[in-house]
Amino acid sequence: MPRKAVRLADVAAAAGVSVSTVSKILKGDGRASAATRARVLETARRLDFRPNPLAQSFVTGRSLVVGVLAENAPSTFSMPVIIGAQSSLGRADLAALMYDARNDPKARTEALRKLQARRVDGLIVIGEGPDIDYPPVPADFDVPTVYTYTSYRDPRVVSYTVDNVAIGQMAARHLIELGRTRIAHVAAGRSLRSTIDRHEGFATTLADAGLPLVFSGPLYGDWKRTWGSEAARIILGSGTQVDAIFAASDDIAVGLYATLRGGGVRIPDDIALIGVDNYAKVPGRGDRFLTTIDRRLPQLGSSAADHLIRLIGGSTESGGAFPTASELIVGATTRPDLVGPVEQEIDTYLTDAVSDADRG
Amino acid sequence: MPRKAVRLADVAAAAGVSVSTVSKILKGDGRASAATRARVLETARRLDFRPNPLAQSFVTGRSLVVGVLAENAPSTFSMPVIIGAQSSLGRADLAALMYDARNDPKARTEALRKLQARRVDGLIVIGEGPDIDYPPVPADFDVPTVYTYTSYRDPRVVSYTVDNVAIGQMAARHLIELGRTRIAHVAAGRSLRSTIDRHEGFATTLADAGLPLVFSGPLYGDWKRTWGSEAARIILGSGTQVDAIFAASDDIAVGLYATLRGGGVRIPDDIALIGVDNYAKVPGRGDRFLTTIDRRLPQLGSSAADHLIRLIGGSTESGGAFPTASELIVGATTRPDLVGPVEQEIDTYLTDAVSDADRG
DNA sequence: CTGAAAGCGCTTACAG
DNA sequence: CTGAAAGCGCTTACAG
Repeated sequence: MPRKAVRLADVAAAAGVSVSTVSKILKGDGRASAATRARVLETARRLDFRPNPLAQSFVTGRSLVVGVLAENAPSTFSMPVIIGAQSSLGRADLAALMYDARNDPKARTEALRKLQARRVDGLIVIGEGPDIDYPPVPADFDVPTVYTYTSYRDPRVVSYTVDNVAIGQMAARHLIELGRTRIAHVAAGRSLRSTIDRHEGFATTLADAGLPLVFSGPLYGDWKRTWGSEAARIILGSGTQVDAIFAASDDIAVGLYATLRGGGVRIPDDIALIGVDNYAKVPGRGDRFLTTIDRRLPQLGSSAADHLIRLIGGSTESGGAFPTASELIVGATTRPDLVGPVEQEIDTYLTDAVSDADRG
Repeated sequence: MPRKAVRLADVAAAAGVSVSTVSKILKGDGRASAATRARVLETARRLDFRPNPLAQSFVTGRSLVVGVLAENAPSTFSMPVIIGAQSSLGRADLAALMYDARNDPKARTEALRKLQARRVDGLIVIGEGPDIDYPPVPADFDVPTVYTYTSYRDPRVVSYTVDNVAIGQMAARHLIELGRTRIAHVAAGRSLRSTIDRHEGFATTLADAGLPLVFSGPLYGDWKRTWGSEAARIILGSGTQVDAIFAASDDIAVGLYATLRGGGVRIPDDIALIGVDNYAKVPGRGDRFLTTIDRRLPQLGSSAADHLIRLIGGSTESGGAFPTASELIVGATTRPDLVGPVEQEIDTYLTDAVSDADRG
């Protein structure tokens, strides 16, 4: 590699033309004779010219940096969203300046001030899912902004979120397709947005299939494995016949699994189980033994980033003109669900797995 | 916020001095009368002047962007390292331009070319742990570089890695302190660097305590839960008395747990178990029920980034002058282990947990 | 079709 | 102690 960076002026001198001519030709500006164009292009290639992005940013005002404002960066579910977003940004040669608000309003404000001063070209706000609220970015932060993994459903903002209604639907469809008819829903907190949405999709799909919801409603608890165990005892103790359970998390599903098995229930022969999170996904490890729904959080983040990249690119897309989710996600079961300029993605797929061979 | 950004020239005009005087005063350059200094500072504050970083980067040549070259960004163990690094970078107002090599040599080369062209101020290379090798960045990539979570032990590069010897020591000490005397090691692959290092620390600590290693060596397998189950059957079938097991991963530990329990063994009463990974760390979920060693991967990444930040800052530290690990990590059990300019961190802590209340 | 020139907003010798 | 001036490497009207 050349010790000293070659500049536009070097190319111009070598090609025997002016700097402005080289500049125009290199950025594809039409008006140039074929001969000049060829010579300049050839010279630039020969000298391995790479325009200095620092100079370009300075003159164009585009920093090639995007702000990433995370509410809680190191959390298990934020990380994949951030990594997904950043992978997309890298593909577009955009750097990410990340600040972690750590649920601190002052840190959030300070981060926005810094991002503004830094002249970021855009902003991605990454929340902590649909169940945790906090104020949106002030309107006077006048930079293209996309929210993801937040609780926002405001049609005035672009927001990519997990489609929890669809998760409920997928879970129901899966269990129905297995031929189950006595299906229960072991949910997390009763008032959580995610619980409400998932149950809406779940209950509607069951109703459409003419199936009852066992216990005529979800069993409400929390996200933990211990709640799964408790729910199993409730189900076993109720004497109610159940042949399938939709669990709100894989942890709950594991608790259900252990306690039901302890109670003599065969999984999935007697009771089929489906969870959410696809939590054990270390390659070559985990050897998943329960069916689960993956929220595809990296894809969520990358979809949000791709959208922002289009906005930065001067795209004027808005409202219903947004690309549908099925255009954004490859190789996944998707369902576009467009509400005004808010885009919800299903961002989920079923991971079917074998039943546990461990008869310990 | 002002519609139009205020420039150095605006401050100069308002304060009645020259642009160069403002520039010098604002960056703390000494020679200035107290009166001028006060007036300029006050004016800058009043106008809320923020220097245009695009202009600054252009003239100084410092891009305020750091390259992040990840070997496999979305993998479970890479993500926390990347997020940790990026949090540190953000604290230093440095953006991260991340490329994901996806184990593709050509992608790696291309990423380096782009980072070079982008004039990044530094580079962080994030690997896939000590067990996977690939070539280092070519020497002609003349930018401060720090490696982390890679297999490098080359004293010519700065490399932050998990200290697996220390992990073995911690596991042994923990089990010894519990009063256990018949201690086994259920390891992953025999030839893995991590296995070898952990066993070195483990066996040495046992020997120092005058304790034998049951089976006179590790039981070798893989990282999976199923291997844990198989190992449990081996242990139970051997008739050998065992009262504690060091498992190479939490997945293995879970397999051991399930199968030992199935065999009538009480955990931890009869056999104490310790794993590695602290895998179930979703806040409020997981309700961890096994003792584990956390590798503190976010701290690993942030330590690497902090080191790079110092290098970029023009620090001339090198060789033994590097700060020790205990200076870098707060609130953790650390052990500085300095080998030339290579710095290894222990980056681990014990998470003691209650035994499982789930008697399912 | 091509080039001279201004300008982006700073920093940094250099002169006074 | 302070300021005039050059310069960083591009882009972009504008003129020819």
